[in-house]
This record gives sequence, structure tokens and C-alpha cells, in this order.
Amino acid sequence: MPEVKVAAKGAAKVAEPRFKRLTATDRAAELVEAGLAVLSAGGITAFTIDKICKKAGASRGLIGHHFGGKDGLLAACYSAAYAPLLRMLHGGGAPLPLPQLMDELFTDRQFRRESLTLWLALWGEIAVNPTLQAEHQRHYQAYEAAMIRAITDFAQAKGRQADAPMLAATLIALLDGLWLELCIAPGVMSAQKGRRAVAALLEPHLGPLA
Amino acid sequence: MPEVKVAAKGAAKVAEPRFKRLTATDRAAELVEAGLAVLSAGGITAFTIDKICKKAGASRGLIGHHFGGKDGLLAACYSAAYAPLLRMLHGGGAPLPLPQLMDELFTDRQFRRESLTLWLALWGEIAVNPTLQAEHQRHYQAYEAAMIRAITDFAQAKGRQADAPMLAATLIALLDGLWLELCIAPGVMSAQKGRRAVAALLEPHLGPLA
DNA sequence: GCGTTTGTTGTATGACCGTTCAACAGGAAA
DNA sequence: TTTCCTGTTGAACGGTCATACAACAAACGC
Repeated sequence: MPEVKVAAKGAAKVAEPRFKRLTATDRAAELVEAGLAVLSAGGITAFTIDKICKKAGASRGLIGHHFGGKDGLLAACYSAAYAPLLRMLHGGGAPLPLPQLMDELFTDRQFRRESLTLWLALWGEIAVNPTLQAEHQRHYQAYEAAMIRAITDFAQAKGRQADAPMLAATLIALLDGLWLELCIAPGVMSAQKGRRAVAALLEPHLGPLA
Repeated sequence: MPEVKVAAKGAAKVAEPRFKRLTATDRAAELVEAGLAVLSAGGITAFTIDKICKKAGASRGLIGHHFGGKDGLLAACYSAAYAPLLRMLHGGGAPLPLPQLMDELFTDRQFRRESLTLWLALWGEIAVNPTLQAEHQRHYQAYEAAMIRAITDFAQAKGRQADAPMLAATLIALLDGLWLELCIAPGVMSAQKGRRAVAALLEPHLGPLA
């Protein structure tokens, strides 16, 4: 909008700023958010400097400036994608008990195609990108530990013996698979089917979840 | 190699052909195979005309000529990726019994990272590509039906009652999740862990598989 | 041998890619 | 108000992308 500048010069001294200046942290957060949005909507092939910056309302130089390049932003996006999951697992302070955890995982807010396509885009890239694989290991360990904890606590409360690490690994794989089905076959998978699948895995070992 | 032509002209009549001429079917198959190789190795971002044709030892125009464009080849690659899975499920004629099926799924030949990264690359694309989603539905139905059949037969032979459709859907999701883990966390997942996970899901409902 | 069919080549084209960087300007401190 | 730091801009660059297409040639029937 060049006319803004001209009008401002002709009028008083209140020239409208051409851009908003953010702190490095805030700008980085906006770029990560835009990156996640673009990944969700179009997959990894839509993860381009042009599209991300347009989405974020910023100029193209900024990704290089704040993240050193596209790969840096992608790594940051991966961390940001994991954050809500880990926050849910031990959000606040006390870890969520298993039944509430399962309920939360299948709410409309979590078990949504629009949120989960993000993971499919990332998985395909992690498989062929060693840097992202290392990043994954870090987050996965926290995720797995929280799951083992939830299963151990639940089994203990019910007075049951269970192989919690094995069940946790199986549960995580099953959840990943359910998310996948929801994304690539939207009409077929549903939260209800997902809940039943999890129950079919866990209840024989742990007793009724509800 | 222009010198080949010159030498041939100077010598006898045996001019070496500049390229090999294949039937449309054979050439298409070679391009699909190259496409699969490229997808496995580098993910969807490596699925480019240049890379595929170089891999196949063909010129750039051929993908457009045989598949109408890159998307056509990708759809063909997806079908080709499903083929070995379906062939295994009812290979030959008689459908494979459940225990043998599970054994086969976790052989070193099937449960291999190099084979499975292909799926990760495709999943990310299916999630954002309606054409591929439709293609997926077709194949998935055959896959699911075979699984339901295997579970039903096994339960019947053992004199057990089981919700075969639900177990089949759960098993498929679990298998997808296990493949995923193998691809993005190679050191963590293994065929042995995979087998145990499947047993943890199925054996409480169907009795011992072995 | 000779013509026809049809698979194949490779360049031209225009769009888009990621990165770089010199110039710019917001905004706080002085 | 002025200075300076630093976040921001956007054009320029070299490279890669998918597609189109006119020329070419291998192989088959005759």
C-alpha cells in the first residue's frame, strides 16, 4: 500500500508503520504456528518459505533470520507439535489417570482430522531425515514414560499385574494407527471406533477402564 | 555416447541402438518400480520427474506419456505398493490362516524399514490428496475383508466368540502403528516387540496364536 | 528392403524453490 | 530529539520443478 505513505506525508506526522516489529520470540512463535498450519493443510510439499511467510504475514527473509533456514523451522515445528500431547499427559502437575487420559484423547478436540494430518506430514519426513529422528527420540521418551506411568498406576490401583512397558508401547502404536486411519480414511474411522479399539487392547489386561 | 555412432558408421552396419524400446506395459512397470524406490529412499519430496526417470534410466518425457503426469504415476505407485500385501493375504488361492499370517508379517522380509518407509511417504500424501484417498478406500476394503476372514476362521476353529470386524480394524491400526514406529524410531521398535504387541491384542480374545 | 506405427528423446518454457544480503525502519534508550 | 540496535524487507540469484511438444528412431508387418 504505497498510497498510505504518500497520504501520511501530505497530512500530519502520523505515518502508519509499514510493518509491526516483534520480539524474536514472538516472531518465531508466529512462524512456527504458520508452519504447522501449512503442514496440516497441504502436507510436507506445501511446507515452503513462500507459503509459510504469506500465512504468517511476514516477509520471506524472516525464516532464514530466525531459524537459519527451512530445516530449522521444521525442527521447531516438530517440537511444537509434540507440546500439546505432552502437556495433556502431565498437564498442570499431577499426571492424568489412565481413564481420563483415554477420554481426553478421543474428545472432538483431540481426535480431529485437521489436527492429526500434521503428524502424517511429519512422519513421512522423519523417516528420511536423521536430524528429525534424533529430535523424535527425545520427545518419544517423555511420551512413553508418561504412558508407562499411567498404566502402572492404574494397574496398581486395581491390584493387577501387567507388563506396563509393553502395553504402553503397544498403546502408543495403536493410537498412531488410529490417527492414521482417521486421516486417510475419514469416513471409516471415528472416535467411537477408536475408543473401542483401545478398550479391546487394554481391558483384558487391566480390567474395565470406566 | 556420440562416438559409438561414428564408429558404427565407419565400421560395419551394427550401429548400437540409442535406447531400448519397451512395450507400454513394461515401461510403465519400470517407471512404477523406480517411483517406489525413490519414495522409499527420500519420501514424497524426492518423488520428482527428474529423479524417477534417472532411476529408471529413461528420459523425462516418458512419465507424461505413459501416466499423463506425475499424479498418475503416484496413483499407480500406490496401487503397486498395496499389491504385495494383498498377495500375501490370499496369495495363491487359500487365504492364509491367522497364525501364519502374523508370522509372515514379522519376517525380516516384511518387517523391514526399507520397505515400510514407502508407506509413510504415501500416507502423508493421501491425507491431503482426495484422489489418492479414493484409491485407498478400494484397497483398504479388500485388506480389511481378508483380515476379518482370517480372524473369523481362527475364532471358529478355536470355538471362541469374537467381534471379528472390530478386532480386524484394531489389528490393522496396530500394525500401521508398529510399522510407523519402526520407520521413525529404528532402534526402538523390532519384530519381536511387534509380535508381542499383536499377541497382547489378539490372544485375550482368541486364545494363543501359536 | 520399406513404410508405418508408436515408444522415446531432450529442449524450451514458465513457475516456483531456498538462500543471501544490502538497505531500511521500528522503537527504546540516551 | 537524536542515536543506535536489531527486527524486517524485498529484490536478486542460481537452481529445480512439471509440462508440452516437435523431432527422432526402434521394431514390426509387409
